[in-house]
Amino acid sequence: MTKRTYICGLDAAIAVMGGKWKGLILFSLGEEKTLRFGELRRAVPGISERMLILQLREMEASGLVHRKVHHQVPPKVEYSLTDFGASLNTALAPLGKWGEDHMERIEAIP
Amino acid sequence: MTKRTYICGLDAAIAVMGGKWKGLILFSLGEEKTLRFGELRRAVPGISERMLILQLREMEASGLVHRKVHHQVPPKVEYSLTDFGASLNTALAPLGKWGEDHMERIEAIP
DNA sequence: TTCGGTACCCACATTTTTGTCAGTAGGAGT
DNA sequence: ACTCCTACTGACAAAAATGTGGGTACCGAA
Repeated sequence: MTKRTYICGLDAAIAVMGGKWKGLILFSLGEEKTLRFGELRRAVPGISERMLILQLREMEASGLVHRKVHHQVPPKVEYSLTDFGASLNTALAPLGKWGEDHMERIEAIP
Repeated sequence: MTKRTYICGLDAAIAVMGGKWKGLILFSLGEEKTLRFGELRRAVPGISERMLILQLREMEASGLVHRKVHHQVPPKVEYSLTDFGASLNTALAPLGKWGEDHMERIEAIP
């Protein structure tokens, strides 16, 4: 994640959405317009709170997601995609479809 | 990379092409039809021999690449995309374009 | 006999990523 | 006074990914 020049567009794209979780977070936020922290956690099964926060912070720093804090008690924080994040989501759609189309084959890989 | 059921297509896709290198290998093999091991290493700058082999082995196991050994001395091994790999490559194209379109912004991320 | 060239393999060390568990703030409800 | 709720934060440990430096096989050429 260090600043450098990438060797191609795919390289750059993977640098921002890479890892196991960011794609799923993008996907979840793409379905629902905004999600609270707890809702997101439920939307991405298997992720730990810590991981979710870390990923969200990175995505916020990358300009992919927007974080809106409502100063209430108990706290309420809503996350949503920025335009930048939405455009990435769109670019990821064919990959998601590919995964669905080949789900059985992929699950059969040892 | 353990066998399990994925929560969506994107999840599954990321499981097979995940990591920093596989996308680039796919991309390189998509440009040239076949590449020898050494050529591939040069095509993916920064990757170590070990990493390249590990990734290629995984991709072979996933059915993304085909490995053809020519029994010669010195050895010659050619790698190419399978149809499955080519289809993934196609699905990755929009992501690559997204990366190119936003390269400057991505490079500016700390 | 020694060397060059290619595609690896192996053991080990380091780095990066991910998980676990505990704890915090502060107003509302009992 | 006490507990609940939510969105976190931090210390620590475990696991996974990656790098490093070596070695192997084989044949032909010098």
